[in-house]
Amino acid sequence: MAPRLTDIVIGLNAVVIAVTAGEPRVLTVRRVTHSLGRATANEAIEALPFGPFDPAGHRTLELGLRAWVGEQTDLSLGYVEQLYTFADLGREGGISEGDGARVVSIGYLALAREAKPAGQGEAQWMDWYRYFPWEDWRRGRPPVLAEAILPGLAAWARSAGEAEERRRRDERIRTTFGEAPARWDEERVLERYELLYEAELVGEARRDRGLPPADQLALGQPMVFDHRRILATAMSRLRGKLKYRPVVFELLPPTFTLLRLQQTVEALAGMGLHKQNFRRLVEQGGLVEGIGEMERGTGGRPAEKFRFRREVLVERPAPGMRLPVARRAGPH
Amino acid sequence: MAPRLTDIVIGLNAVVIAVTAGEPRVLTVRRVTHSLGRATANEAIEALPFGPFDPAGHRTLELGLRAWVGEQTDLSLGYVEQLYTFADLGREGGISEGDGARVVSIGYLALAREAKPAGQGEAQWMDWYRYFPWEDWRRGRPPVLAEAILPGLAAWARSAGEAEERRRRDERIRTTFGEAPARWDEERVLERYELLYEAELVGEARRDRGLPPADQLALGQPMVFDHRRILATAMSRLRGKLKYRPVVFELLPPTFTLLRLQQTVEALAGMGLHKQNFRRLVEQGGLVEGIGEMERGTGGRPAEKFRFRREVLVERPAPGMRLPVARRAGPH
DNA sequence: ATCGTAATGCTCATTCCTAGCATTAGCGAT
DNA sequence: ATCGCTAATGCTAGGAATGAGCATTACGAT
Repeated sequence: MAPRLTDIVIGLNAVVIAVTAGEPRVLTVRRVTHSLGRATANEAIEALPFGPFDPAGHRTLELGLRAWVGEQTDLSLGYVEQLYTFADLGREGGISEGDGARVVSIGYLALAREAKPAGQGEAQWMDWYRYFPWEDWRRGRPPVLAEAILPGLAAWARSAGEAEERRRRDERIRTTFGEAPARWDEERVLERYELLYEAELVGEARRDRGLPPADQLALGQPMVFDHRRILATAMSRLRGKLKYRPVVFELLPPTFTLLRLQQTVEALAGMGLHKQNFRRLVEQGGLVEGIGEMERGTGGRPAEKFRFRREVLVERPAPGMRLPVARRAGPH
Repeated sequence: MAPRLTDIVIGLNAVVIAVTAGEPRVLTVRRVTHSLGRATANEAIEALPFGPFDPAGHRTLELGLRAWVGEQTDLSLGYVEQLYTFADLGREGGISEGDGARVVSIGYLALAREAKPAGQGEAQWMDWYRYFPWEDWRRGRPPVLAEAILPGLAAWARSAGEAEERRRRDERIRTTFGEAPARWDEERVLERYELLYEAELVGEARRDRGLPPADQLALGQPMVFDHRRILATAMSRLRGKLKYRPVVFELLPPTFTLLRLQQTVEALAGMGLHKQNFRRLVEQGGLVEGIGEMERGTGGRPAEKFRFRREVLVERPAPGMRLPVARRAGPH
């Protein structure tokens, strides 16, 4: 047996995003898994498309990922970007991967232009807010915050031993969930998920410790392994990137109306935007240019069709969508 | 032999940064390595502190990294952040790691408060512009750009077969190196390095292909493996993060003058900043607060000492240093 | 005292945003 | 045809944030 060559398995996980009908979707597959610590039989849980990196066959990590996704969802990826590499002991999600090999998982974000029914197998597009209901502020503050999350977190903070730790927890809750002096920062998806995990308010937390589910319902739909964490990482990254790189256009057809563009951004950012200001920002910012054509049947006055202006890449250092937030959940 | 458990070695690489005397430093160690494809004997090349991830002993990747750095440099890290995971075949730097195990390298960025002479072994703090001389615009545009880089890149672009490819290369050169309509974007350190690598203008490019060094001198000091690429990633990340997270303060003592703060930012960003505007931004932005004391012996009027205002973390969503660029290399 | 070097104060003209108001145009129903 | 609804587009008053400097103040050294 070779000396330092220990048992490491690298899992490549893809968060494939599309926006259809104004809703952000993530591509999932069903995985049959054994629920440890429970008497139940096998059950299917949602998972991201994933597969092991093959050190012999894959020339780069990204090529390995593309191969797996192609195989599991017959979708060929365009834009792909690496997210993060995790290897935390105890977050593998109650699956021992056979023989105790150490699992290192690398997450990727990929953007797809269309949410076609998605292939052969069990691949399925899911609304990403299914996993993070508290992240959708498009129609105002999600009720689950006041009803379950903040009370749950407050209890967790109170449960801390020393006063100093209680204070730290309180401050962390305020900053990540935008309470009091802090404001909601849509980019902190991962921080929020990690906090909920620590406070054992998401299903994975107890599962990973081998405990039975809590009596109160867990927040959002769980996923296998650490896949929900990876999805949270992807959402954070995408919401941030939106602002300084023209990534939205990877999710849109070559031509689109400004409303379609705005709805796509809103779907991703999880917040409503001021229509006129949004239009001014993208037009004056040189991100898009109108092509003469109009789109009828918009339900109102016909809208001009636009396309992405590639030239902006050379003109501006960080071309992205500023987010002119609409004060309240107001109509567009 | 276990089924899919192939030979993977994960290398943990640390880019440890400090700023001393207004210069950004990176912690390096010397590595004896065999230069493939050359008749020379072993020689010592600069490297980042690194070591393999131990799947049996390390609970998380980050803990593994901290262990290695502690061992090689007796420095204990504070702020640590993961950068990127690479596994490209052919970029391992002419070292076969014994028996053909696949090397996956994970880069980390760490910030240190002081550049003490750095420990026992061969650990040494190096000016990071030693590896990227073209990234330092503090005293104006680095001459190496006009003298070597742009001509070299232009030649590379011309050498492309089809016209279309030549056009693509030209555009890429313009955007990454800030030519013509594009402006220099200090964050694109990695993109610039990758471009130079492709154009074979850095030493690693030919070395990785087993070729002898080119006659014309290579740009910047090379490092082992893909370490210079990892350093470039770190610089990009740090230069970006500076603007939306108060990371500079991880590099400064608890109290400091505004000039010291500005010089630290300038050292990292590689550009001169407008003094009065910089002061206004950090003060009005609530990032710092004066403590009554003064520092004499500044060479001029005494300067007030400031400290980081932690409260800003709860007040603002993305507290960082805007960079009020100074038009020319002008004096502060 | 005089100079040189910094630290600080302030200004002014612009550019950017925020928050709306107002107008224009298809689509359907009456 | 006309009216009412829904969107798309135009525009603007005010306020806030920026970019570029000029001016003043305060040590240390000559």
